[in-house]
Amino acid sequence: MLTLPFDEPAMMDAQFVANFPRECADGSAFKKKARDALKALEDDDSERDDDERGDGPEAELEDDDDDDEEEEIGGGPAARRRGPRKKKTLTKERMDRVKMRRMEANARERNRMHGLNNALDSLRKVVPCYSKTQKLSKIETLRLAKNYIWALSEILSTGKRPDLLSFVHTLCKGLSQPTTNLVAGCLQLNARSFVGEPGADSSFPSTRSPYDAVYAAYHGHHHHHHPHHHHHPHHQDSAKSFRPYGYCGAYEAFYESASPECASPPFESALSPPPPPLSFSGIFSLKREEAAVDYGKSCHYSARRGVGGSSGAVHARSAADLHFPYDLHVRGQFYNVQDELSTTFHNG
DNA sequence: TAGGCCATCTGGTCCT
DNA sequence: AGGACCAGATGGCCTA
Repeated sequence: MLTLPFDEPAMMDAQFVANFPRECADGSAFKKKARDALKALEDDDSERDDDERGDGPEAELEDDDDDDEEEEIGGGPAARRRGPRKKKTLTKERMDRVKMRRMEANARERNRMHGLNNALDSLRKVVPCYSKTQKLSKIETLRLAKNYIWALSEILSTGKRPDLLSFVHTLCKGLSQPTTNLVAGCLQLNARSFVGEPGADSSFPSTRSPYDAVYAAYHGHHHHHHPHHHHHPHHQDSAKSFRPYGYCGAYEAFYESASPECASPPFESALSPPPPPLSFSGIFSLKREEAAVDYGKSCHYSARRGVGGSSGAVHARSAADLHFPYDLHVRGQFYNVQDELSTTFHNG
């Protein structure tokens, strides 16, 4: 049932719609309830004094009606033609329809925004920093996603593993300081590696990080963590064994069609102004526990996901079996990106 | 308390 | 006519 107290007519319109249950805000269910609400409103209107003049379109329309009356009474046909008629005279039925449409439009708009927010939530779950307790803001989510796409496409196109510092730097470009902290925490960065403490190696974290997972997956093989794996000859060789692999080529390999945009994406976009140089000293200004979000369960690299259209079909991955994060589901077939990459790389 | 973020309402515009 | 989309306005909530 309706949750709004209809014995308070002043609360109607905006307040009513604002409090309308989300489930009711779509389809015929909403329309029926809106009609009921409208009927309740009419009943209230009939009980109210006629001199009540509220804000908004309703009052405006009623004023127009009054003007019409004055013109007809005072002037006759000639006076009636005087000046542009602002609006059509609204009958009560027409006004009701206007109100009705407004409420339905509000409901649609609400639904639309909810859909947008759901999509944004989906995006939050696949960017490198996801926390149920500390959600990224909308704008930060978009910025981080842009940076993430850019960083991954760079890895693909260059075939090189950027050092962790660069990776984080890229991810954090244009982000606010708190978000930067969050991302750094998500990637399990060792603070000492950034402040240049003697003996600290800024190139790799103290524990296996999502970054490692991405890179390991990119290399298409299991990747046992080693504190100095970045400089391990094996990895150097692996990297060298790759032939240049273009973003567009990857796209076409999976989609059998041309990439919609066969060029490396420009890093900067309208989403954000050119970011200032990242202040590493500022990265860890926040408490570590703040940044250390529930990475264990949110580690998106092992999350189930669908890529390539609206398909939700995916393969499950365990955290212990980290490969390239994406399993593509295209045209009814599953493509394990890791395998595809390996095949592609080793065919040359 | 100011500022950031958000949800919602609203009117305008464009499209079907 | 009606729906989708958009941007501005507004008020609530939260945090530093």
